[in-house]
Amino acid sequence: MTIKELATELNMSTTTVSRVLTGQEKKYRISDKTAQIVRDKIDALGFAPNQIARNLRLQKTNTIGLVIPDISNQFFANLARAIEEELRKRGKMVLLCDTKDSTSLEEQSLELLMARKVDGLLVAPVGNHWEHLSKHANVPIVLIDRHFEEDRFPYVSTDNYDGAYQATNYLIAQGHRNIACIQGIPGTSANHGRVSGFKAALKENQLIMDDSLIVGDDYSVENGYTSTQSLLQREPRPTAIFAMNNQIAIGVLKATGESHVQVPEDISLVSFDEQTYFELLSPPLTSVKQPMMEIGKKSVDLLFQRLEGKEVQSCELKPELILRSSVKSIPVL
Amino acid sequence: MTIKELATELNMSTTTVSRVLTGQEKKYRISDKTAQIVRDKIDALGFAPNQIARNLRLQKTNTIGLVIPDISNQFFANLARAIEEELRKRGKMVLLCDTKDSTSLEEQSLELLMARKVDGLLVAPVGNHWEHLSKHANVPIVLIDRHFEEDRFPYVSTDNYDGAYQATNYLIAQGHRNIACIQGIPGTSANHGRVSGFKAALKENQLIMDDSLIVGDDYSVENGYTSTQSLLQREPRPTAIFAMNNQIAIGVLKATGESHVQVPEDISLVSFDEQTYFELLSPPLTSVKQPMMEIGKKSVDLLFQRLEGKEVQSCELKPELILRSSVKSIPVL
DNA sequence: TAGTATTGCACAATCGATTGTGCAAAATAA
DNA sequence: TTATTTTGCACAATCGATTGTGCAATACTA
Repeated sequence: MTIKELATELNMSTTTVSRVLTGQEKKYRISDKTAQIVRDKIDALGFAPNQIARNLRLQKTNTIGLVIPDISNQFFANLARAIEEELRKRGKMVLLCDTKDSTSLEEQSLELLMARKVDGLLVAPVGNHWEHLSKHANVPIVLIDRHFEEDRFPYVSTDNYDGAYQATNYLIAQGHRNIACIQGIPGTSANHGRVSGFKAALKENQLIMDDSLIVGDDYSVENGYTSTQSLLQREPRPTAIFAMNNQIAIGVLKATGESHVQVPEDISLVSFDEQTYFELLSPPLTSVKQPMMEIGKKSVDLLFQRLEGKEVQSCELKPELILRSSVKSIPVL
Repeated sequence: MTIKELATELNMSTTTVSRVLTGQEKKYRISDKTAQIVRDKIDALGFAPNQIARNLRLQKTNTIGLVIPDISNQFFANLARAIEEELRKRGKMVLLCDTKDSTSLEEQSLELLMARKVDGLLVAPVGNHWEHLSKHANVPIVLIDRHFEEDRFPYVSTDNYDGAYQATNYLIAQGHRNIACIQGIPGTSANHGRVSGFKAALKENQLIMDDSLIVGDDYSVENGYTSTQSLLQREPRPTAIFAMNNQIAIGVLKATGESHVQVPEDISLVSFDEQTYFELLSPPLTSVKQPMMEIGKKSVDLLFQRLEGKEVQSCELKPELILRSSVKSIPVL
């Protein structure tokens, strides 16, 4: 069913039908009577205009491209949910692209989305490349979770610095003085923020910063596992480990388990990235919870402001330290 | 940049450009020389045709609607990932709708997707309603995970019967005779299959089927929790619990933990729905793993066959029993 | 060389909506 | 009653691609 057919049935022009359909009846002086006839017919038939044709004509698709590295990762899944909900409320739909942590798939995704004339892009970029993003400067882009030094694009993320700062301070308050940190990918914004927060907390407490206690090089279970193995060899052994994401924390648990090192009795653990199952582990893990729903909402918010042509301010949202039982309180000597 | 502009620059008609662009140069006898000129220009400019206009003209969007109850649920997130990957390989993109387990949001989603002229729909329906699905019979629909008695739509799901059958047989083989089952939503296809498989295994082993050992009424943690509390009161107490999904299993663990009942020493547990963190729990949970990737692929497969106008056969994929340490082997009296 | 076949490309309609503008008919004013 | 304004709606162009058809120019045949 098209507007044209509908108009023929009603003995009207498509113009009139279209104007009622888009609520422009007043503006174009369609009489109430005529408008009502059209509305009745529309309701009776459950008619909905072809969005493709509208999109072409209006040069606008009411569609947003969502580009994320891994939808099966709980963090991004939650984000996607928040974003989809928020966008739907505002009359937009989501074209989803999972880039599988591959920059080339990310580039391809952007091309595809642009050819489909999305109105805007929400991107959680892989790695440190932004050049391919700049190619698509003709639509608003808001970055999620990660950003670039150059600050070319507005972004929304957790305040990683603050999260790490909170967690480290907590460890120190519990009496820990010899704290190791297993980091993610060096050079990425999130990791940099977290490590900086970690260092800052140590410094503020007048603790010596031993750079050799910052180990690891990516966000994998493997990294957590091997890094922990070597940390456990150190003399003196660190009394606590701060894992910079959930995968690393899992690796830590694997390694400690195999070495018969008890958490938290023998070594304490805090993880960045809250996961629902953390409370089910033994011990339940103390962790830094990123405000995923808020990040989702806020990023949509910024995107809409950009769509309206406004300039926007990037924003970092405060994480929350979830206290459980993976940290032992030790007496300060 | 449009085809028209490109054609003007090249001093050709849009027709010619379009035909090269769509690889129809042979069919319409565009000379190799001309075709090459066009291709060179396209590469040089990185030109991509406006998909909206193509969609309108071709009456085809190369877009599939993916409608799922909850993308933050790991099961659906994995599914979404497999589906997105498979569809992308085949040149389609995904419009994502999260229905938040609400039938009305599901209906709305379908309307929105239809207005956008998706080529097909992949739906994991909420509840037992299919009437609103039938309204959209003009595009191919493939159901995922759940289906309806009436079998109006092709579907792909786990062989729930078989999964429950395997798990129950395993429990019996380990010496359990008094096995309780905490079910999900009665009347839904998945739950029905699982409970049937459970019963069948008991029957085949000549065990008495005590219907009061089948308890619970939805897929929530709460249900697992309260159901377990009352099961623990029973005399004699069941030696094993079969939780019909992961949330229920979590509820079981909560209840046993609070009652100081040890798993598996005091009571054994098997869960339907493998989760990555199950191996990290203590004890690591034995569970029935649904072949999510395969379900994703297969559903796309069926959808494509439907798109080609073929009739298709619904299909149930075999799950796998993952053995861990939440089941105790008990001597048969 | 005239006649036919083939090659190479362009014209213009079409997909289904939106919208600036124009033109009768009705309403109001003079 | 005539002139002017207002009301109510339709015509036709437009968005950017695709495609059936037509028509020169060139190649081939007799």
